[in-house]
Amino acid sequence: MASDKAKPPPSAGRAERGGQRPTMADVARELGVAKITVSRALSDNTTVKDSTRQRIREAAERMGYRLNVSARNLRQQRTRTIAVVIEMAPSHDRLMSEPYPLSLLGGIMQELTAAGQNMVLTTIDLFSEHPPSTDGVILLGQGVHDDAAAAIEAMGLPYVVWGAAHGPPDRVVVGSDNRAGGRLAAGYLLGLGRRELLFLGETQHGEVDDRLIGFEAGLKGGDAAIVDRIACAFTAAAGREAVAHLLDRGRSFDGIFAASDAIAMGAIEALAAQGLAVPGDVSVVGFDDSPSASIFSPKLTSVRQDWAYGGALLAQKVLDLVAGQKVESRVMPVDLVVRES
Amino acid sequence: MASDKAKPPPSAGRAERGGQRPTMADVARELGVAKITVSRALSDNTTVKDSTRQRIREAAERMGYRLNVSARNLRQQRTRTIAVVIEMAPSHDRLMSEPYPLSLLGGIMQELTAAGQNMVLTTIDLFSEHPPSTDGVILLGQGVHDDAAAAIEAMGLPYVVWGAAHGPPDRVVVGSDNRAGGRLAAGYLLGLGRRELLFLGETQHGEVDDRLIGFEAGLKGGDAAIVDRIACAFTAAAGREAVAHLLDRGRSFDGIFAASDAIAMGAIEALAAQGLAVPGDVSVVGFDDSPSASIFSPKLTSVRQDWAYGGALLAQKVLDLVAGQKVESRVMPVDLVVRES
DNA sequence: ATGAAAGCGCTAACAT
DNA sequence: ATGTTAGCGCTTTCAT
Repeated sequence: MASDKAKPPPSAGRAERGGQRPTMADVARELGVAKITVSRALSDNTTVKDSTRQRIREAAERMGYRLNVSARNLRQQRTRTIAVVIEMAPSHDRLMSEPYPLSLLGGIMQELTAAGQNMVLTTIDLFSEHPPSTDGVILLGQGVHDDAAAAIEAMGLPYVVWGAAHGPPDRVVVGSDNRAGGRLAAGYLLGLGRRELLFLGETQHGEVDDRLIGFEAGLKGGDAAIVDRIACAFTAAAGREAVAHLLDRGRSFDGIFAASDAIAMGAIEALAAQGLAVPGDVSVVGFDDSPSASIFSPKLTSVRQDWAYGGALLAQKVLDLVAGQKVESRVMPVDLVVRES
Repeated sequence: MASDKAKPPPSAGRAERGGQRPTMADVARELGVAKITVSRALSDNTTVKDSTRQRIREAAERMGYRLNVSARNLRQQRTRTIAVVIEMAPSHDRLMSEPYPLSLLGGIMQELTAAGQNMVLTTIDLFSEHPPSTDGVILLGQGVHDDAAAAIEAMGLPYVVWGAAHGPPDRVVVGSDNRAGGRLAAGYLLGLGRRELLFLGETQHGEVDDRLIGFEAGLKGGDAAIVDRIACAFTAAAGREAVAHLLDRGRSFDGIFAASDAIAMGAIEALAAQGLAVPGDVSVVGFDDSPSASIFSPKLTSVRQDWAYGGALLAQKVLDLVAGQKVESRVMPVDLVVRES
């Protein structure tokens, strides 16, 4: 016999136990059935007589019954929830816009939703301090020096990472072929006859490092050289500042490979401010093919990666891990979108 | 890399009960204390002797103990989690980009994080079918004809809505002053001497309807008129199509008020395709002051709303509701950002 | 400062 | 087709 310790309700069928929400036990008592029957009736998946299911449904509705998800999660030892951990800057408007675009999140969400999984969006700090109840984790970016990945690893949950495969070999990583992207950028600038090249990006990020490595590899054997590598955040402001600073110091270059479109746009603005034209005087290649790349003037030439598909892969893989299956890392192809810059 | 717990050897003290994760009971047994003492030690908030706390911490760490959040949630009858329900189109790349920008989500997240609350991001369908365990709901957009709000209401959780205050008076709504935005657009176009105006937007959305109402009110008494109102989704493609269609039919107008910047950009592209210049032949006002508004060429004149602050308000209010406090709706001011269009 | 008992609301496992 | 029992892992309440 379960709970019979609550005071009898004042009156209304809805307010069973002193204003609390009714539980399955309340619904069961109301109808004189066992609460397991209520459970079965409300979750379809077992044999309950149709008329019984009908009565129970109706009573639950009338009494305002709602499933207690926490109780179910505890009992079933799973939550149908995946955490997506993002890096979030303190400032409001920088959330996720750099470096990981929305479409990555969109791909994840699409896939999780299709699998009936919920998604809790969180930061590393919050995740560590107030862990939500989740079955697995998708980490977007392993952070500078892998610190984020290490923090997640310590939680002991199945997880996958978006980024570069620079960590332990058994870690599941999904990411674009950033080296190939760098090579594409190099080939493009070489083909235009550019000779003095600039690289803009923070190579402490594994992905950016790979882009530079590929860029250097793609230049090998040609007669062009990288005249400068500037560590630079993923923002237009950082790109603008970096290029303005170089121009002030009299540095000359005729080609730029930027680690993001935002950086590229900032760079172009700084060039324009000094009377330098793109692509007349300098050619610029960005990365990501973000929506603004085709809106900007000049339209940006950029290395495109398939964010949405990447997100879908991340979701699939983490769910496979949760299900106890073996899962492998995956490098996705990129391509070059040639526009005006 | 967290030193010793990545690959737990089967034999190590970690695997208490047949490979399962250890529970508080396991840790307690290991030390010969009561599990409640473990609970207290790990959550600081009660009087536990420092040396005891030390021992327990150490043993928990060594055994790889992790709190079972579902169990805690069930016992405490709260989840420290708020659901954010968005409208998501089936297509990958449309997630949240329209009509609600990321900064709204950013503001929500900022505020929830500061309050130690997790955020589960979901769609109405998923939320209804697989309800996550949450204490409250933030609904972004009440949907056409209030259907989304109705669905959430039925869940019986505290909730707040971003949008227009067109529903029941006791519903808590946070939103921009869309009518004021419409009036600003009207005043701007009137001031430029525009006389034949076009409105682009789907007025089944309460917010868009308010924009049109304000627009009409702002034109009252002037000698300009709205020559057409076109229902139009929140996308550039829809704006382009709408305007192209009108031009094909020989419609003439010299001013456009679009319900979003994306629509405005599409409209301008359609105008340009027919040799019409902005702002030479037609003036255009957008809505949202989205990031691309200042990147687009011509730079878009647009009605700005403070998304981030709106998000923060939504979060505060839903948390207040969860805490049982009385909460009121809020209309936020907008302003006009005059640029080139 | 620590412990024993109880129970949050649900469902798996085993009857009937 | 329905019921009984047990227990998920934790924290509240009331002792000691």
